[in-house]
Amino acid sequence: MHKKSDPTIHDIARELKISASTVSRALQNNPRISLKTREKILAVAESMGYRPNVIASNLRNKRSNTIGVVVPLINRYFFSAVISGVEDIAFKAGYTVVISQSNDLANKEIAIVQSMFANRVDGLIISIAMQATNYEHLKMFRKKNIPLVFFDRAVAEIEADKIVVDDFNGGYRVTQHLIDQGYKRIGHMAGSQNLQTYIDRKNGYIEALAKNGIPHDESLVITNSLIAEDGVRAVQQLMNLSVPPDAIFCGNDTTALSSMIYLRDKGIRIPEDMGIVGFSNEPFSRVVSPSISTIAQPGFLMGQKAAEMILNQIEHKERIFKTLVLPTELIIRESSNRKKIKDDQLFF
Amino acid sequence: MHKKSDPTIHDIARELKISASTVSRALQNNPRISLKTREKILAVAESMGYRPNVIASNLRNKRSNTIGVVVPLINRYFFSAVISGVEDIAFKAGYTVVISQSNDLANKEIAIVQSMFANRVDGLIISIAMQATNYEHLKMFRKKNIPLVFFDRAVAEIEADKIVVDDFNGGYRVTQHLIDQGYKRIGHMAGSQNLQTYIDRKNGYIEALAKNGIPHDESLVITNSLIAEDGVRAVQQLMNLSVPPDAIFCGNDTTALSSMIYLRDKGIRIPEDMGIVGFSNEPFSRVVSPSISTIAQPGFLMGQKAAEMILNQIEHKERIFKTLVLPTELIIRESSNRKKIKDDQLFF
DNA sequence: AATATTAATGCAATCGATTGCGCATTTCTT
DNA sequence: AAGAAATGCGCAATCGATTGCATTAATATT
Repeated sequence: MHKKSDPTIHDIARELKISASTVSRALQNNPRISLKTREKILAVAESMGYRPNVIASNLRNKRSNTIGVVVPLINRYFFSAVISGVEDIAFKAGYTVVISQSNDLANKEIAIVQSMFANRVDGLIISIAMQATNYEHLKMFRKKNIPLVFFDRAVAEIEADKIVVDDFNGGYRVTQHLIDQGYKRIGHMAGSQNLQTYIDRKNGYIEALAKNGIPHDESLVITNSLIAEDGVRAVQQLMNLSVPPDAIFCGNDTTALSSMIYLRDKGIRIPEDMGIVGFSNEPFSRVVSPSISTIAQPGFLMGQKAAEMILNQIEHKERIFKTLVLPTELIIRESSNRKKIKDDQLFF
Repeated sequence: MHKKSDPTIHDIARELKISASTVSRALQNNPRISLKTREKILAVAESMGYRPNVIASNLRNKRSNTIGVVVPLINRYFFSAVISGVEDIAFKAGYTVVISQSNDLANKEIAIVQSMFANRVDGLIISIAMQATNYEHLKMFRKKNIPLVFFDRAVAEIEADKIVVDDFNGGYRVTQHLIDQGYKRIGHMAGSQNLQTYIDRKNGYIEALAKNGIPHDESLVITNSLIAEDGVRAVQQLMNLSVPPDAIFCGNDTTALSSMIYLRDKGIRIPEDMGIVGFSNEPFSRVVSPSISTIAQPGFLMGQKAAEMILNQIEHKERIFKTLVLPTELIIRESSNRKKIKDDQLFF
């Protein structure tokens, strides 16, 4: 009763009148310790309720067995799916995952990254959240050779593993699909052209038009921040054109939805009068009415791959940086399916 | 260039020909160190690119500055909102948050909790995920007096801070609302009666009926697991009654939605012929058509409160366990609003 | 039996920061 | 001016686990 604190290897050693070194080695199944001794040690450890002190071990080993993950917002489907994937792989490999959100704030991101650095994470998985121009806080990781993996949004000027989705192809296929559905005049709502992601989606759109011999009309492309209100404003602007579009490839599902609601209120039928396609496959896109055609981004898989990449760097000291481009999937739903080609089943 | 590893307080001490103790104290703004010395130390620390080694500090201080959070599934709106709230408060207080998901698996939960224990988390915030009968892994925390906070789903037999929502009141208000809307025969789709949460929702429903002098008809209550398919089966069963209900209080939004889709396909109008209310305010409930009336559970707030409670235990050694019941909010939307009393604005 | 091998274990330093105690120097008191 | 009090700083132990090297015990070799 007088020993209130946790037993350590020294307590076990004292109990058995052996040295702490032996206990430590036995606990690690070091072959230098005889089976007999090891078994005695394990028995005593068990009976004393011994739990290794991970912190002490980490200090000595100069590693934390921890992977840091930084996302703009935990509470958003895509990101929580990625986190879920990272956690899945990391946990199986015996790592702890620490997660933090930048709230899209440059200052918070810096604070988080520094804190993770101070906590000696063994690697960092991050999705850059803002249009910050300064990446010094991330360069620290490169300088110290601490494994770094970017996902979804990478910093071009920093060498590291990167994992992104094939936005170009996504944009291309959305556009081709709309053309296949017989839409003739296809508009595009693009996101910030500071981000490669949105540049690629737009380029995919342009390429598909070109391949089909459709002239590219810049007045049909509107660039904004892709929040719900932007969708409404953009669709209003498009409908005011002398020749409005008969389909819109929206940069994300949020604007697809807000556009749809606006158009519905104006008595425009979807998909008959106007085709709509979003991007990201947010959960709601499947259950709204009409359901929204979209591009699925494999968030969970992306998280798993990011974890695998970082573990590879950590454990095999891999020093060749790769960029992994994950395929996207076109999901055809009601909002663009006026030929009723195929239906995404709702399993209700 | 020859000193490859990070500088420590000893390196700073050597540089200034003073002791490491002084450096350590200066870095903590200990008043025993003169301003002049401190400034010199800070300057050198800065120039050497010194970063405190949190692990060493944690070892010495016998704490990790870390809070563990265990949820059934990260990738689900309510839980990610809670995590977001925890992270918000914890980060501001200088704590690191480590998150893990049990995937609703008893064994994984045990493994996670033990791992967090070994990692010496300063406190654990957890939502029990399964019908496990064994809570030994959590009792460890109590035995060692490590702060523990349950949220959403608590273990009755373990003394700890708990934070839940007022499910009874939620159920009551949903039912009262349906009555106010003129619905006469109100059914209820209940979740597993092993969980207090669902017991309370059902009791709220029963109480409201009683208060309004409406007899409680057991055939109108169906208990299931509240997944989408259950919603369809339950609504089929209810519609087959000799006198079917004209409104259903569904145990969650998922079943509310699947019921609605089924009813729509059968040509039943909502809310005119049938009123539907869900529970939880999942993001989709606002954007489906008709939008779903529901009860909002303050996930983010719950996370914040949970973090505050655990910080209070950690920092003030608070030893009186509280149970905090958060209020819920009834959100009236289209699916139950046949009197058009008020509309939940969609800010599109 | 004496020496060479091999196996099993212990010693002591180390990881980096923290802190009780004590010494030395400066400032205050009267 | 001489002792008292305050100020500033350093010594060395500590947190618990790990590991290179040394040492002892056991077994093999000739």
